[in-house]
Amino acid sequence: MRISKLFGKTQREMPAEADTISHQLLLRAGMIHQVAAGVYSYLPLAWRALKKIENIIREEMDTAGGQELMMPVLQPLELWQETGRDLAFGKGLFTLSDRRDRKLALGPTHEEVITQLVRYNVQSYRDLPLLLYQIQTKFRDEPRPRAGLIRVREFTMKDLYSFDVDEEGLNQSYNKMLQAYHNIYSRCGLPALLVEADSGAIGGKDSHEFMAITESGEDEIIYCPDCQYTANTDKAQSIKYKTDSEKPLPLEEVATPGFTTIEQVSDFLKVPQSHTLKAVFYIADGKLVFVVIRGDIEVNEVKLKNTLHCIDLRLASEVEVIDAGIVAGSASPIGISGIKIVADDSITSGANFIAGANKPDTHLRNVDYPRDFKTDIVADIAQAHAGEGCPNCGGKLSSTHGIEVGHIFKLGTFLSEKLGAFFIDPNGVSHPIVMGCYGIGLGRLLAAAIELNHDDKGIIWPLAIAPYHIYLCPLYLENPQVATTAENLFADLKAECLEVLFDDRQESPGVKFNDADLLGIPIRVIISPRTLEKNSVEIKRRSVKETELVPLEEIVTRLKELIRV
RNA sequence: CGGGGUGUGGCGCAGUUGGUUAGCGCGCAGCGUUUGGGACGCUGAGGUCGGAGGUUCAAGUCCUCUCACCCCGACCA
Repeated sequence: MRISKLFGKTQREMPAEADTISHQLLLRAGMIHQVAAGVYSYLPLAWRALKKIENIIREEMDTAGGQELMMPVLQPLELWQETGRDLAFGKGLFTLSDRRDRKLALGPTHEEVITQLVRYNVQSYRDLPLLLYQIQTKFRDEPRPRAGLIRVREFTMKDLYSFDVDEEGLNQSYNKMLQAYHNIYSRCGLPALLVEADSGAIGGKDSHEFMAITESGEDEIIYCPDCQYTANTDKAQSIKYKTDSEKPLPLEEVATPGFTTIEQVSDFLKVPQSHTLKAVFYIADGKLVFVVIRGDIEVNEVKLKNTLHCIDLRLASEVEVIDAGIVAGSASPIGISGIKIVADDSITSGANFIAGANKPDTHLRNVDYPRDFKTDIVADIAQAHAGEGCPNCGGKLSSTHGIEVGHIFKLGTFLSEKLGAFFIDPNGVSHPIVMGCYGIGLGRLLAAAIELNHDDKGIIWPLAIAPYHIYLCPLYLENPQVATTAENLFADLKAECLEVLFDDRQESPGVKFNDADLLGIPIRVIISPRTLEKNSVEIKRRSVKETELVPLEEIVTRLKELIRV
């Protein structure tokens, strides 16, 4: 490709809209263009890179035994209502009506459609296992699209769905995908960390995410440097600091005039926060929930949501709390009735806590669970933090950030049961098909690759996903010898089927070098009067500082070597 | 949805207490001089100042409404 003909221009100045590195570089390199919030056009260079990623993914899916198919974006909303996931996705689901006023959804994912498809094509255990996948545009009306290609509303996603006869089969499929995913990231030049994850609106049991580790990532990851434990903070557990075991004392009231927060009360009573009980109020699917947790620990809303099995969860407003007859600031689980009480398991150890008294300006001393109050549910609903104990080995947890570049789920049978996808086992008994699903966002993977592979000059494409391999860069093109050599070399390289971007512009060396760095093509080939004096050209790899001078007659061989590795 | 911010040629920005023909840099087109890390000169094209309404002799500038985009949070994966 000749740069003079290439659609897309580089920009010298930093785009004002972008403050994530991959977003800035993609815009400056003229590779993407924003159409609306979270909606982008891919220009030829970005599209080539995306297709490379797509092909790597396709090869790995095929190798793992996947069969590619294609399903529609446009899906009847009814299908989503059948599984109840229209509610789980909520406003994230793009919906529309056709001319007959039938409700449709733009698919945010395709479990419903494929389960229905499989239902019509699978009757027997002999038809299983199945690994089916598609690479498709999906739509999610994200509350807040951001960071360029990292969080968008329309995106290309590879989704593979596995169908097995039992858990054992699911585990095998899952492991095949784990391996395939590792291969994909490694081939894309993108180190990705496997972390335990929450399954969110997709639902299901076990779930793992693949994270590209970078401080600019929007997910927080808790990990243990001493063992393999790694989890998204949504899911992460930790060993909670244990309070000393004390002999329970009798309850007594204590005046706390004007003190309502845990911090104020613990300061005033000179008691550590870990000796207090905090009350937090949520509205879960419209109903007030009373959450009790130790004062020094925060509620993890994802865990709470999973514990409650609810779809919608938010903090209750002060008005809602007061309307329920609760004394805000001195709320107590003691003597409360008619409200669901959920406790973090942190309250089950220790004794003699400070808690609210359900009377203004008053708290209670020496509260003891379960002596003084009852709960409906006790579970781990605490936010884990770096510095706390690893649940696996007791080591000290650390944290970092990452971009979620893949997510895999053991779905189980809830979708197949709801949509009637059953099979007959060898004994003639009917069972729901056991499912899994495995997704990768291609555009996000591309952006993450840039986040992890760049310098202050521009992108440094990993060879496998670079839009082109070679940046052929003649200097002083008005010099006939340079021009002829460059044209001949371009023709030779094309004849060898090498992927070459030919900077045939009559620009100054500075402009060409800077564009070459910005575009990040892995191998730069310079032809100039200076190199031609030695009957050579200069090769410089984008990822290293050194250059090498290569005689003209060896250049093709040398480039092929560099591209093979 | 809550908070903050920005909308002025393709891009980045300036535009005072309202005052004539809306500027600058980059980029773009033409000509000439240059040339190993974003060269220089000359000439030129390119603008509904996000939109609507209002105040005023006069609005990019003031008022009201509205739209879009960005950031933080909520939410979502």
